[in-house]
Amino acid sequence: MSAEDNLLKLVEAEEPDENDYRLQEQVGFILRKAHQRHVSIFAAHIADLTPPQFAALAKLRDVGETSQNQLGTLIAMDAATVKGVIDRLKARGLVDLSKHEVDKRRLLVNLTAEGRDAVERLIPLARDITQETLAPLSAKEIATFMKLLAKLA
Amino acid sequence: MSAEDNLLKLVEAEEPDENDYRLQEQVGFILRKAHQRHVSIFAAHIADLTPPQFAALAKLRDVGETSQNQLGTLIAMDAATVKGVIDRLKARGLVDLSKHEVDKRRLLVNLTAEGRDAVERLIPLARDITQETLAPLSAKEIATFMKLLAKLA
DNA sequence: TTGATATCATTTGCATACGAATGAATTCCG
DNA sequence: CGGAATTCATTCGTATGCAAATGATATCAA
Repeated sequence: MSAEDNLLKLVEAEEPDENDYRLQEQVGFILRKAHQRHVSIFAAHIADLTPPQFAALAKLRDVGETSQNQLGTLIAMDAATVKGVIDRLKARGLVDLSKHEVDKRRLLVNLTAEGRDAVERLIPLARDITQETLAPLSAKEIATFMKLLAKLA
Repeated sequence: MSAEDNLLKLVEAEEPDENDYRLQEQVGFILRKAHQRHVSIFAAHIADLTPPQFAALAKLRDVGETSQNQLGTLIAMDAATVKGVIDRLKARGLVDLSKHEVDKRRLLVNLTAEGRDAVERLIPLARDITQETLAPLSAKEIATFMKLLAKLA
C-alpha cells in the first residue's frame, strides 16, 4: 500500500467529513430558521404587536411595576433594545413611565389600563401561537423538546 | 356549597391556569433566548463575521456561483436581507458580483479567492461553535434535539 | 405577437439586537 | 468621609429581518 493510500485511509477513518460542512445541519442555522418560523406564526395571530413587545407586556402583568433595566433582564433584552421596545409601547399608550422616588437613576415602567386590557385579550392568542409553533411535534415530543431547548437557552 | 365555591371549583378543575401565562415557558421565548446564546457563542469564536455572513460564504462554497435571490432561498433570507449581507461581503472583498449573461435580471454572486480562503479557515471554528452551543446536552440528547428542532424549522 | 403574470433586484420604513461610549446617580470600601 | 467601582439609562453605529412598493426583465398564454 502506498503512502498516499495510507493517508487516504487515515482520513476516511478519522475525519470522514474533513472537507464537509453542511450548513443546513448546524444547530445555529436551524435555530435561526425555527425562530423565524415562530415569529411568522406570531405575526399571523397578533398583527399589531411584535413578540418582544408582547413579552414586555406579559412580564409587566406578572411582576407589576419595575425599572426598565430590570424588565430587560426579565425578558432577556439588553438596555438599548428594551429602551426602544418600551418607547414604542409608551407611544401607543400601553405602558407609562415614572421616576423612582428614591433612586433617581431608575425609570419605572407600568402597564396602563389599556395595556392591561390588551395583554389579557392577547394571552389566549399567545397560547394558540405556542400551540401552532409546536404543532409538528407529538405531545411526548413537545415535552422532550422543551426540556432540551431549555437546557440550551 | 355556595355558588362562588362551585365556580371556584370548576375553574380549578377545568382551567387550572386560566389566569396563568408563563412567558418563560413559551417556545417562542426560549427559542429566542437559545438563538441569542448561539449568536453570542458564534461571536466569541468568529469576531469579524456574523452568522448570516458566514452562512452566505459557506453556502457559496457548497454550490458555487448563484444568483443573489437563489442564495437567499438557500440560506433562508428574504431578498432585502440577503442584499445587505452580500453588499457587506462584497465591500470586504470576500465575494464578487457579476451580471447573468442571459437573464439580465440576475445578479451572480461568487466567492473571491480571499473569500474561499476565509471560509476554509473558518469552518473548523464553526464546528467548534456548533459543539459549544450543544455542550449542555449529552450525545444522545443532541441527536434527539436536532431531530425535533428540524421538525420545527 | 402581445398582454398578463411572474421573477429578480432594489429601496424605504420599521423593529429588534448588541457593542461601545457617555453621563448621572448610587454603593462600596478603605 | 471621600474616591473607586457599580448601576441605570441613553445615544450612536452597525447588522439582521421583513413588508410593501417599484422597476426591469422574462415567461406564459390567448
